[in-house]
Parts: sequence; structure tokens; C-alpha cells
Amino acid sequence: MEQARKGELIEPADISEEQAIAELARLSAILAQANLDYHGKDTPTISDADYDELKRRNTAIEEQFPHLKRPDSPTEQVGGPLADGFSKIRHEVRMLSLGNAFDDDDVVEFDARIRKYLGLSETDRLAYTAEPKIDGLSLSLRYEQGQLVHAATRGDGEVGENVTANAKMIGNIPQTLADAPEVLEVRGEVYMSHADFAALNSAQEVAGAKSFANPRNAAAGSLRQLDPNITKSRPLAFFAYAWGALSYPLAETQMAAIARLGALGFQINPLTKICNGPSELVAHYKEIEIARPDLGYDIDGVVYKVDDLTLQRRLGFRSTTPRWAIAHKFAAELAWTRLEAIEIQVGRTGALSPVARLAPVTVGGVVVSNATLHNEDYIKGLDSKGGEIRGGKDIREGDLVQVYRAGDVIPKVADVDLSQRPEGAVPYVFPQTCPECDSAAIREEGDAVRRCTGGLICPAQAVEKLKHFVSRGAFDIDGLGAKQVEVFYHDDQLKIREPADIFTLRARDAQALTKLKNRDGWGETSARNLFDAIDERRKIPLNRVIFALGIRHVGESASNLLARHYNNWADFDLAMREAASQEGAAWDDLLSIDGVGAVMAASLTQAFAQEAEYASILRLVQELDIEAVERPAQDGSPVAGQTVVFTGTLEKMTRAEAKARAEALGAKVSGSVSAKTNLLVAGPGAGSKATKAADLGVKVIDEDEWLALIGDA
DNA sequence: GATCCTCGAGTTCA
DNA sequence: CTCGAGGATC
Repeated sequence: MEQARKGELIEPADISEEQAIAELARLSAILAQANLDYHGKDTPTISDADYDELKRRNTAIEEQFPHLKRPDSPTEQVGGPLADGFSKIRHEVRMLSLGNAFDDDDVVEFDARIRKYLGLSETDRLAYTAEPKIDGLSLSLRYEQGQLVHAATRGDGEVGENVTANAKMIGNIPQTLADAPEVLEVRGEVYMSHADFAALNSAQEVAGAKSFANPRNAAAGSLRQLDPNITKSRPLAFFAYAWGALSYPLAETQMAAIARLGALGFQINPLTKICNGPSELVAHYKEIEIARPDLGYDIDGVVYKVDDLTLQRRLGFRSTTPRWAIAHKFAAELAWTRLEAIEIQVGRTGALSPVARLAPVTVGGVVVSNATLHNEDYIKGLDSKGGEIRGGKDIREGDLVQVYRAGDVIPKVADVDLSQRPEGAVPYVFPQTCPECDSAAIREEGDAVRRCTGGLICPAQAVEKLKHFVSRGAFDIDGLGAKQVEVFYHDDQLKIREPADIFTLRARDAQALTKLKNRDGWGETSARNLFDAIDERRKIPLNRVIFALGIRHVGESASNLLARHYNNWADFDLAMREAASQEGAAWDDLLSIDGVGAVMAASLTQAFAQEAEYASILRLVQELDIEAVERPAQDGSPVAGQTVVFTGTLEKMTRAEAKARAEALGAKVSGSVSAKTNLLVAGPGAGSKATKAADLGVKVIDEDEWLALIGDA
């Protein structure tokens, strides 16, 4: 924020009215941005002192020219996120992502998988739709009684951002629909054409504004404007290709449903075509690939979907992707650049990860200067099973390497040009000791990663553990992000070396020579806010605490299972210590949890058996008020005391979730159907268990009926 | 024992 | 987003 430097400011008293107008606009923008940075990110972009100074200046000018006060004046904003951007909208039907195919074989496999799942032979007819995959950003439009009521971005698939006002500014999105279902969510892609993109960028240049790297960035930037008038001035368009919630089905096939959307007034892609079998799909893919440069908009692949909607329903979903669709991606853009150095990073679990430092190069519209090298074998040109990658060529410092962005995101090294290898380049020697703490770095038999054995002695591991501790699914303390934790770790006075230290920070600050509020970038208010935010988190649910401990193999999902099983800290703590011998009732009980195996159990109990680590855990727990997870009353639950078996694919919950939920309701969950079974919940793909249940006269219901039964529909 | 699926851990850049 | 690996299922 260059312009925010105090030295460049003119004294308010000297400025003209014109200058005041410009200055108020500028201050309002800077302060709004600072607010966003402060609340939304780990590191404030300007110090508290600068912030206060700018705000004072704003007030002074407003007092001098009251009539120039802006409607969005910073003085009118009371604390809190001034514009946390957009409100949130929960999608009634989740917005999923797609699985990927990278070559023709993947497409053949996709078809084979579906046929197997549906019980079709190779010769049975199975139609797919194939359409270009637009490279923009997805948007969900909700219409009620034919009126556009809201528009939301994909977000994390569950909750998106409310961009209704902006969506209404997009020319080819209808605001009203004639003859549509009472509820209709239309999904599609917002994009910008090449011509419009070029025109926008030259206009930006003339106006002295920054230009966009590519049409997708331009489209994303234009849709996520707080001022809809800016969106209006940007040439955005929308292709419809799917739907979410619906009051009645649009058609019986994908193709007909899309045609219906076209008839309702949405732009649909003319290159959508019915294909029978993998060879026709691939043929259409090649056609689209040839047409690609002349389409006038960016696409990054071709999407295949099972055409028959009944079959789509039968195929259902995996956790984040539908089984009935796949995206066949075009080869990623490649670029050659020099690999300047290989550096080693140490992660929370001690994993040594090699990273390539590259001479900056543009790949797919983004400047890349780092790339992941995964592990020791990857550098050598070996894959996990001892096979070869890059034709077995190893990577050396100084090499000319070809990089691409996997999934258009993560930079990787695709190839090495041996003819350009500098003379004297030697094979990379992977360190055998931790570069941060010099402890031995050991690679377990059969493991791909080498790990630092320093444990808590290793500063890198300690810092990464702390970063994990304050991360989103864990303690998530406002104003204490990864950056701050690292600073505090190294601070001589306010040292935060383990989680418990966070909670003693306020008390220790009171004793410190230089109090936090007197330091650079801090002030009275921000220091107090931080201490308050920390105190607010003392009361915390058990599952978050377990996750925050950062025990290897125990992530968010396992923490939820454990918390539900043990219900409160005292019981969990006791069980972990009793199970330390890795035998006996407590150990068996731990392993009986669906989703917990021997490896995870051993990792867990070790953390509680190891003296220093356990002491650190106790110091933390002492500072907290850990909430037991709610265990719904079991009395009167419709499944209390019953034995339930799940089989087939569950679509709305994982098997582990289903089991935990059923147990919470007092049911016993078993793995096989027997005479004692009361109920079988069968998803698609159920096999022998369903047959056996029928033989034994056990009641069989599907997932939806189950959810309705337990009142979770 | 093979195979499918999900989770955990690590990674980049705007 | 992707890889590796743990866990469940057949």
C-alpha cells in the first residue's frame, strides 16, 4: 500500500475541494481494504498506527468539507468487517466438482466402470453427452416462480457467495422465466470471450488500471465486485449446463434437459453432442480440440455425462464427485525454465519436502517460481512402485526443466532437457539429516517420505504444529494466523513454543518488558482484541481439540469420530492412556470405531504415552473448557437397541458417519447380516447382503428412508 | 489379496 | 489439486 505512507500526505488544512473529493475516495478505499485484510487474513497490511493516522485524516477532511462526506465513509463503519465481501448462501443441492481424465485410456476406464456398476455388458448401448468445459467460474442461479431470486458462486460446494446483484448485470442471464418450475436452480459457467477480454484490458490500460492475466481472472474479478455497476460495465456471459434444486424434472435425459434450459432463454453450448461409447467420445474430444482456437472463449477440456437421468440417479455420487460424469482435460500448458535450486521444507510431521526454486516463468497466465518435487524418489525419476517417470531422468540443480500446473494449480516438473544440463551438474543428494535441527532424517521401509526425528526439538516441526493448532478446523483464533504464530514463536519475550503458551499470553504480556501494544504494527486495541479472541476460544468442542493436537493420521474426520465415540475429554484421555499397551479392553474399544485402524490407534496412544508430549497436552487442557459433544437422547429413538447393517454405496454420508450417527441413536451397527439383524440400509450397488436380508426376511430400506426414519431427511 | 474409497498431508498463487 | 496410505469390502 504505497500511497499510505505518511510522508506523502498533504495537511488537510491546505487542500482544495477537488483534492478533498479525491482524497476521501482514496482513504475510503485504503481503509476498506485494510479492514478486509485485517479481518480476513493473517497479516494486516498496514500497522495500527498508520490505520489510525489515516482514519484521523479522513475525519479531519470530512469536518472541513461536511458536504463531501461519502455514503461509504469509513467514519460511519462500526468495527467489524466493513464489507466482508458477500453474504453466504447455502446451496440446497451441493455444487460438486468432476473427476478428471487425462488420456484416452482414462475415458475407456470411465465407461467400463459405469458399465460394471450398472451391470451392463460391453455391447449394451450407453449414451453420453459430450460438451466443452468452459474455463470460467461456476455460478448457481435460483429462480422461484420464474423470478431470479439469488445467485451464488460455488464456494466450497456447500456454501457460496451471494452475488445476486452482480449476476443480474450479466446480459444473457434471464431475470424472469416463462413456464418454468416453481423452483429451478440453473447452473453454469460465467466467462469472458477473447474479444471482450482484449477490449477490457486495453481499456484498463488506458485508464491506468491493472490489466488481467487471462479471461478467467477477468471474469472472476468482474463478478466479485462489491459495486454491481462495475460488473455491469464488464462484458460477462453465461453458459448453462446443469441444474440444482428443482420442483420437477426438466426431462428424462441430460440432452433434453439442457435443450429445455435453452428454450427457457439460457445460452447453451452448441458443441454439446450425444456419443455412444468411448471411441465416439474421444472423436468428439478431438473435434473440439481442433475447434478450440476459433471458439472465441477459453475451454480447458470436454465434459462427458451419462445421458439417461435415471441412470445418473442410479450411479449417484462419491464424496465430492458424481460417478456419472468426468472431465477430459486438454494437455496442460507447458513452459521451460531453469531450476535454480532445490530446497527442503520441513512439515508438521517432520516430512522433508523438496521444493524447486525456478527462474520465474509464465505458465497458463500465471507466473510460477516454485514447484513441488514431492519426495526423494520423484527427484530421481522413480514413482512410488519403483517405475519410471520422465523416462527415468533425474532432476539436478541448474537443469532446464519443463513445468506445468497440475489441475491448472500446482506447479510440477514434467521433463528435463538433458542436452541443456550444465557441465558438472551432479545428482541431487537428499539430506540425511534435518536441515532445520540436524536430527537424523529417517525413511521408513516402504515409505515415500523421509522424516526428521527431532520431534518437538525441531523448530520447524514446532512452528508447523502451532500453525496447524490455530488453523481453520482447529482453534481458528481471530487475528492469530500462521504468520503471527511464527512471529510469536521467535519472539524472545512472548515466546509461544507450544499450544498452552497461547493461552497464557495475556498474563505473560502483562509481565513483559515491551508490551505487545507498544510494538511495531500493534496498538492498544489490536492487542486487546487478540487477547479477547484467545479467551473466547478457551471454550471449545472436543473434536476441535483432538484435531488441533496434530497427531499423525488423525485429521478432521477421525477427530469427529473419536469425539463422538468418547464424548468428553476425561473419558477420551483415560481411554488413550489405558490403550497405551496396545492391548486390552480400551485398545479393542478404540479399534472397534469404524474408520480407526491399528496404525491410527498406535499413533494416537503413543502421543498420550510419551511423557513430554503428554505433559504438553495436559498444560494445554488445563487452560481450556472442553465441551462434550452432544449425544442425542437415545430413549425413544426409533432405532434404539436395534441392530443395523449398512451396505452398498451411501450418497449422503460416509459409512463412518452413518455408523457413528446410528450408534449415537442407540443402535448397534454390524458388518454382516444375520438373524439378529433388524434393519438393512442398502444403497446402490448392494450385493449379497441384500439377497441374504431378503432370504432372512430382514427389513430393507434405502438411504433416504433411513434418513427419514432417524429424522435427518 | 486385490480393489475401491476416503482421508491426511503437502503444495502454489492471487 | 494430487499423491500416498489407511481402512473397509468383496
